[in-house]
Amino acid sequence: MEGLTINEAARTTGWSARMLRYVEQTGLVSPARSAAGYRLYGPAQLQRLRTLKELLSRFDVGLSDVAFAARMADSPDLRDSVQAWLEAEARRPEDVGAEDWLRFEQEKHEKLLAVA
Amino acid sequence: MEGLTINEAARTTGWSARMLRYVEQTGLVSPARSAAGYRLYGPAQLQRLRTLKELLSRFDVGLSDVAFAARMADSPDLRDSVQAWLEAEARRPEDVGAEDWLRFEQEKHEKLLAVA
DNA sequence: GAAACCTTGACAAGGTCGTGGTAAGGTTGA
DNA sequence: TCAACCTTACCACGACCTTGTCAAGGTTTC
Repeated sequence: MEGLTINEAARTTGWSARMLRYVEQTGLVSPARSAAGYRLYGPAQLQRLRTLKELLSRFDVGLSDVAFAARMADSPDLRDSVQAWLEAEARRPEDVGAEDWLRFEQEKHEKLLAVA
Repeated sequence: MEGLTINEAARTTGWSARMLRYVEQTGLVSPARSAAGYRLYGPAQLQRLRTLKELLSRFDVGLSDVAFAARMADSPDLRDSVQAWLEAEARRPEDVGAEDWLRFEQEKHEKLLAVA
């Protein structure tokens, strides 16, 4: 069997076996499977699990946050929409005048939603 | 009083007054305040509330997801770390050989965490 | 001054997140 | 074959998310 089984992987990564299954369920780290269905973690996965763990604790974010970031990363549609909404915040209405601002917002909005 | 009060804003945006207070609490849309402390929503905020509403329902994301995106947007440290973790997933170990891959991962990891 | 609004704070309740268990059953290896 | 492992499927629990409602009290406006 190529790779570590779930409890071995748990020991070397600091996650519990339970959480390894949960992490897989979120889609963030999915190990290969043996013929009988056993999870098999390779070196790359183990490293990803370790770095993931540090990422979470260093910034105090949740798995769901990283999962959302992943979702944005492979859905340009979602990523662009969120980014556009966020960027609109940066501009101040004073900079452009309320009317222009509103028109700008509305047009961008329509453009983005028109993709659907 | 310049701007709409909370129930007026609720009517024209489709949010409930309760949710408008909650949205403010997440930091995503913060209206100005009158001398007496009344929330006053201007045209820009009203538009942001409308687009936010559509963003959430179109992609079925939560306020907390957008709040996390906002957090990433103004913390380059967090954004880079998440992005780096996510990008590592794209590369396949096969492309570089397991050993190089592992070394690459570890170095990137150290580099990113060294910032702290 | 009274009706109609606003404020914050609390209680409530169903949903998801993060995590641990336990049970019933299949796999592996000496 | 038998111990030690693995699987999925559940129950449980506290914490947080999203919403609503209600109470106690200040503001605005006629």
